[in-house]
Amino acid sequence: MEKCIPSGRVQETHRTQFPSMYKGCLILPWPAHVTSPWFVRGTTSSSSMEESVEARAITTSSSHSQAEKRRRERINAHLSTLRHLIPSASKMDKASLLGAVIDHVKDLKRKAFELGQSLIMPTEVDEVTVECNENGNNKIKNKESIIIRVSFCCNDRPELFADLSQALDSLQLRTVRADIVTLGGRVRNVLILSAKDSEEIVCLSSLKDSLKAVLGWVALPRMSSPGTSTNKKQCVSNPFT
Amino acid sequence: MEKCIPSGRVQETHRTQFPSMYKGCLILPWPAHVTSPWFVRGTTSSSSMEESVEARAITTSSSHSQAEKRRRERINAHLSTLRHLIPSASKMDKASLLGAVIDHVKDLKRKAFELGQSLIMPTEVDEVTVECNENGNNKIKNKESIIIRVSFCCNDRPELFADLSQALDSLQLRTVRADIVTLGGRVRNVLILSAKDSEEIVCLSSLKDSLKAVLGWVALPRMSSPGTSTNKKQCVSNPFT
DNA sequence: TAAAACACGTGACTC
DNA sequence: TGAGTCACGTGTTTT
Repeated sequence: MEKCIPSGRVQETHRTQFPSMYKGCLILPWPAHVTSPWFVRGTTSSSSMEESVEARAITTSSSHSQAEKRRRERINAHLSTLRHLIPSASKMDKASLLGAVIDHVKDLKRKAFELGQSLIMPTEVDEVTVECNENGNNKIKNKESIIIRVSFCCNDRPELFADLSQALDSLQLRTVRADIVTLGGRVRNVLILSAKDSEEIVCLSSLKDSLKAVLGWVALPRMSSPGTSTNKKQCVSNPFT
Repeated sequence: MEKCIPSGRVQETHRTQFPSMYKGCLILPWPAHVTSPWFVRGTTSSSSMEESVEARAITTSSSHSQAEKRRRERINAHLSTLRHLIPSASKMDKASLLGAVIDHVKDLKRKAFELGQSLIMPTEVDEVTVECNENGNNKIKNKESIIIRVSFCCNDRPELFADLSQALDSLQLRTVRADIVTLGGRVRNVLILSAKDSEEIVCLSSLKDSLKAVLGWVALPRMSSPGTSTNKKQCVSNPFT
């Protein structure tokens, strides 16, 4: 039975690092890397070598637990930073905090993507697209207005925006937002246009077609129209008149 | 000695949930909430009450460890989601992953703020601001160009952009980006302008002042200048000439 | 009481 | 080897 109760230094040093589960426990286990404990292994000779083995095991275990403690502190510090970074994530448990972080990252990604779509850079390809809110690509601001999203990419030129302004006037379209990016002689323009939902508009698709044609003349004047911007305006078949 | 080797059900059930540290260990500890183990506590009477106490301790411990396991799995699932959400954060340890998440959130927040600034809505307050990259508010695109950020808010009017275009021409400034939002007769315009970093620019602050003055004339024509846009252009003190 | 959340020390594994 | 990370079961505290 005395073999089961190692007393003195060994027990005390071990107890400081063993879980408190062993409080009041008469029988203490020994580290697994020591195949057999010193007090049952051999003779009564408590040689210094065996003591050093034990001491090394103690220091190894201690440094191990300290390293693990540092690791935990590093992770928790980052979690604390995130807790401070995410709005209203204070007093959340770890799992909920991480869930909030995931939602936040997804939300920011979505916003960045939406903004990035309208901030698209000009390319070398001439392009004109017209989308109405019926297409599901644009949100309906209110029930009394038609929102049209226009995007075109073309060569930059001095009269471009004057011509564009005249063309939109001729269609009685109002520019709610304009996003213009120029790069190396090319220009990308994304417009959000609004039109009064008056009864004069018989068919939205005809307005759309007219707008597309006008934008083609403005963006690609040499290819689609030989006239000047003044001529272009006169050529527009305005569905409002 | 046989007291030290509890065999049968107790040992087996415990071994499945005890750390592998106890592999090959002849002596098994027992749960701390049992003040003294059943096999050393009293007489040889293995009463059903004592067994039920032990059984309850076992089930409690088991449910505890299972709950903790579920908690770990919840946290790790979120970490895995984040690992998949953050670009190139695969094969990172937990702490580094959380660090990357922090950087990503900060980066997205900054971008959203920058974009939000340029997407600001028009207000009722007339305003003109001019910032150069020396102020630290704009990034220097390359060493040979000067980037200027301009923001103004004013009443909308038909000739606004024609006047603006002339004014920027007079200062030999090129519009790299334009963000225009109109709302209820008011307009907010954020421009990113570039100027060749030629030796003709003696002082950047004088260009800045000129730009601010010109924008004042364009945005607030009645208050700051009685002339037309043509007059305005002639009034500009062009630092390039 | 009971369940949830957290910190802890440890064994296993990798580089 | 040694230093590092991870999952695990446990003790403690809080709700």
